Formats: sequence, structure tokens, C-alpha cells
Amino acid sequence: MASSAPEPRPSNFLREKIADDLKTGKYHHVQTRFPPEPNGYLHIGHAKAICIDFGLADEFGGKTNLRFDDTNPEKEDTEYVDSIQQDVRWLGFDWEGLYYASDYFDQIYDWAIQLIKAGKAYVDDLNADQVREYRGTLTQPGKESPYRNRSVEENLDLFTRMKNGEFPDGSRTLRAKIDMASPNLNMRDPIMYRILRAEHHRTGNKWLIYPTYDWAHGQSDSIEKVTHSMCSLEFADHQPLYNWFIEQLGIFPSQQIEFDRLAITYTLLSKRKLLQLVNEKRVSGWDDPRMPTLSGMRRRGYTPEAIRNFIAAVGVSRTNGIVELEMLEHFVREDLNKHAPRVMAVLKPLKIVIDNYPEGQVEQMDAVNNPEDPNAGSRTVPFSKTLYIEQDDFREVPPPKYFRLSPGKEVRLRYGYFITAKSIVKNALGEVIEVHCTYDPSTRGGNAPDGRKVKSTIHWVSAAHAVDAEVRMYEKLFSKEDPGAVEEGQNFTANLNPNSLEIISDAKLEPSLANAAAGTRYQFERLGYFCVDPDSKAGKPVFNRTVALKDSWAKIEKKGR
RNA sequence: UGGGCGGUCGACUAAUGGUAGGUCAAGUGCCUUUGGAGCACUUUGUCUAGGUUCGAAUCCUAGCCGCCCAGCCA
Repeated sequence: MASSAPEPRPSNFLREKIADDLKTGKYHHVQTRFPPEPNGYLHIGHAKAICIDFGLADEFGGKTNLRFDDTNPEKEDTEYVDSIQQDVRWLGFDWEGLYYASDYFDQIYDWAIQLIKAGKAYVDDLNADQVREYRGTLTQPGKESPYRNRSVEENLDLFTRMKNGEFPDGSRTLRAKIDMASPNLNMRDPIMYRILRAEHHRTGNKWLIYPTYDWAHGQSDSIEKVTHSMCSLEFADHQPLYNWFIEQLGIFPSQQIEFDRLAITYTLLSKRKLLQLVNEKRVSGWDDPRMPTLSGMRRRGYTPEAIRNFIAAVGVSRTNGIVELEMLEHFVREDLNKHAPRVMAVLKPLKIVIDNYPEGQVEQMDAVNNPEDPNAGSRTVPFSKTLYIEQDDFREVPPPKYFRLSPGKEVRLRYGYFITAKSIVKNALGEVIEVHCTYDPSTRGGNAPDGRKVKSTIHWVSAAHAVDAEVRMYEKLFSKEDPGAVEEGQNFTANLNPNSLEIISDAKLEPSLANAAAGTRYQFERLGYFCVDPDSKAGKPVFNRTVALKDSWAKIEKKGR
């Protein structure tokens, strides 16, 4: 593959930070990690983190580990572990090491012993409610636990017994002894271990105590010699604690750097809420094409390139912004425009009969596969007396600036002939169900020898050759720009767009699509990009609309009102 | 109200004391066998008020506004 011109790399603070660390000698290598918790499917927000973690390391000749942050057995599952690996690869990245925080449970346990021996950690008998009470508030300092000053021996004994299962869940914790009066709540003797009798997806029932995020994450980073541990902004308050643990232990000084999460209009990026949509069957699953998950977007027809380009264009900073959905769609169209073969499909069929076309005649018309890609070649499409066109492409009474078919008007059938509408047939309801036309035999292929022009070109499918298909038309999943914003007493599902899915069960496709393979992407000319769904059956394909083409007629029409 | 982090076109993001630029969106025109794509052009911005400086988005001071933190979630 020919390498194209190097993409412009706008500077950002992460890139500068890494470059600076290397220059000053703070680190001599670059090691990053992508640390998903296996409690849900990856979404476009994770794609940003992935592009940053993998992309930046790669730029500086460093490595990236995939590390599952599996310290909470109650929420985690191997189904997620598998999907995450698949999605990271699909996005186009590969990891150096594949690790689990649970791989380090023994080491982390030993380090806890070390802190206890150093008088830096203690077993607390306070229950959850009491811990909260003692923590104080944002404006008031906390109180020290009455168990805070136990002897090292007693702490060691109690901690061992916690590990051995001598105490009920939630009855005791191991806490770091830091400062109950700190203005940073994370430093008010944070909990390092909780007692939890839950089966872990990897360690099974070996452990009855589990380390918290704060106690496990930095230590896992340090074990892996991570130099730049990038995470989202809300962890900034945890940084002092991250550093405190590493300093007390005297281990490899990994460093945490925070950046802003991705947010997109009309899109929810909360694993908890996404899980709720799945559980409540508001969507067909994690890979429902309306979901912002990578698996959903894949099924919808989004390409990894488009997603990566989008992420790069959005950039990274420390502000909490919200990107317009249109930007994502732009990059999807941009990529698909270059690569998706064009094809003709009629979604809402209207029968056309060409009165002067010979009965029973079929012509194979040449059609270009992709005008953007000369290498894509061409195909033939059968033409005959009876065709389908789009209902939208005929108006008995055309509004101003409507250039498509209407009584007496001539249009071009793409790759076919010029036709002129002569008469219409209506049903009992007064709806047009058939349009009779004549064609000009001299315009085969779409050009008139006399040089006359038509204002419009419309797509069509030969009725006798058409492949019946189901087409799933998607709109935004939510009708509110901020789906999380809700009225009193409501929850976010109230913002679900009731029209996010329209199923068209009788679409007519050109015959080349009869056996299209699942995952294949096409442009249906003049309509949009569509992707073959795995639900397809032989002879009855199912397509998902990835994204519509930009429709300037829709704009004109809207403006006219 | 304690602490932390931020405020640049409608959106996202550059400019690192020296011409406020790019992408998306919006608009206008050209072109077109997709009302697609493409091309050209255009509109709109440094939170506020002071200060330092020849010169400030950038440095200083004071405000204002927004986000995050009181899980034994991550």
C-alpha cells in the first residue's frame, strides 16, 4: 500500500507532556495502558481513550498494554472481556501485553502488608454508614476512626483474618492512614480493601477481599512500568492518592495525566445507562446499530477509519465540551464515500410502466461501481418495461424547484434512458400507485444525441429482477441533545426517540445484492450508506442504514415552509 | 459554601509574548448521469474589568461562569 502524505498532527498537551518527559529524562521510555473494566461493551468514548493510549505510545516508539481493571467481581464478566478485545482489534490496535489487575492481587496484597508494617494502613471496624459519617463533608473535616491507631500486630492479624474469611462482608476494611482533615476527600483515609464474597471471573473464589480502584490502579501501572497513565478528568482528584501510594511503597513512579472525556450530542456514553437500555430491551442488545458502542457502530456500518479520523479531529484537551453528532457523521460519510460501492435500491417502491418499451425485453445497462474510485470497476443492471422508482421521486403536483418526475416532465433513469411521465393510476384512496411513461430509445445510457438536458437523474430497479429486502432505517436514539437531562421524576429513557427505528420490509434492490455478505457496506445511490446485517437470509438480505446522504432537496423543502 | 480542574467562532480545536488558523455546522456560487461527491468564496470568536508590555488569547490582579469530588464503583 502506498503511504499517503503524513497526516497533520495538531499539537496537544499530552503529546507535549510526553515529549517533555523524554527530553528532561524523567522517563526514558513510553509505556501506556488501556484499562477498561470488563463490565460492559466499549463505546465511542472508549475509542478516544484507545486512540490516545495506543496512538501516543506508538508515536513515541512506546508500547501499550491492554489491562482489564477487574477489581469489582460483582459487575464483571468474561463476555465483556471477549468483546473488549474484539473491539480494540477492530478499531485497529494491538496490545503489547494482555493483563488483568487480578493478575496482581498477590503482589498488591503483599504491598498492603508492607504499608501496615510501616504504620500507613489499618483495619477499620466501621461499617459503610459509619465510614461515611466519619468522612465529614466537602466543607467539614472528617473524624478519625476509633480503630485508626491499632498496633501493627493487631492490624496484621485482623487483615489476615479478613483475607481468611473470618468476618462478614462489609464488616471491616483496610484503610490507608493519611489525613482525615484533608480538603481532598480522597485523602481522608481511603479504603484499600473491602470484604466481598463474590466469585471473580478469573480468580474464582480465591479471594474474599478485593482491592479498590485507588489501591489497585496505580500499583498495576507501576508493575507494568507505565510512564503515562492517562485517564479522564474526574480522576484528577485522585492523583495525590495515586502518587502517595507509589511514594510510600517506593515503587516505579508511574504518572497519571488526565484528559477530557468524549461527549457527543444526542448520545449517551454511560455504561450503566447503556446496560439499562439493554436490560430493559429498549434496544436489541449491546450491538444494536443505534447504540454508541463499537459493536453497535460496526453493525451499523461505521468503519474503524472513520471513527479514528473523527477522534483525531475532535482532539484532546481539559475542557468539558460536547461534540456535535454531525461531525461524527461527516467522517463516516467521508470514508464511505471513498470506499463504498454504489448500487441502486428503491426503499418505497412506485411502479413505472414504460408504455413504448417492448414487452419482455431486458437490457443489461453498464453501471459504474464507484465514481470516486476508478479501480472499483463496473457492473450491469437489468432494465425492462416495468420498474420501481422511489415514491418521493414522483409528484403529481410538483412544488417549486422540484426537478424529479411529474406529469409531462422528462428525467433520466440513471444508467438507463430518459423517460417522460404520461399518465397515472390511482387506488381507491386517491394515491398514485402506477405511473405510465414513455422512453426515448436514443438516450440509452443516459445521454440525448440532440444534446437536450434533463434536470434530474433518479434511481430505479427492474421489477422482474428486483431482490426483496428488509431495510432498517435509523434515526438518533435520543431526541434530546443531552439525553441525560431529564425533568423531575423522570429518567433518561423518557428522552428516547420513539422513531429511532423504522423497518422497511419491502424494499427493492438491484439483483447484484441478492447474496451480499454480512458487514458489506454500500451506497444506495441518492439515499445513503447501508450495511448488510447479520440477520440476512439467503435471498432476503437485511440492510442497516449507516447514515443518509446529505440531502439538499430536504433543505430546500424545509426552507420553503 | 472546602478542594480540584476549566472558560478562543454555533460545535470541537490550534496559536507556547509577535498576522487569531483548521475541521464540522451554516450560507453563497460553480460544477454534476447521485439535488451525492468535489471546487471557490463568506459569516460568526479570545468570559468580564483592570494592570504589565512597543506588543497580551498567552503574563499579573480581581471578579464572573461551568464541570468534578462526600461508593466498601471505576
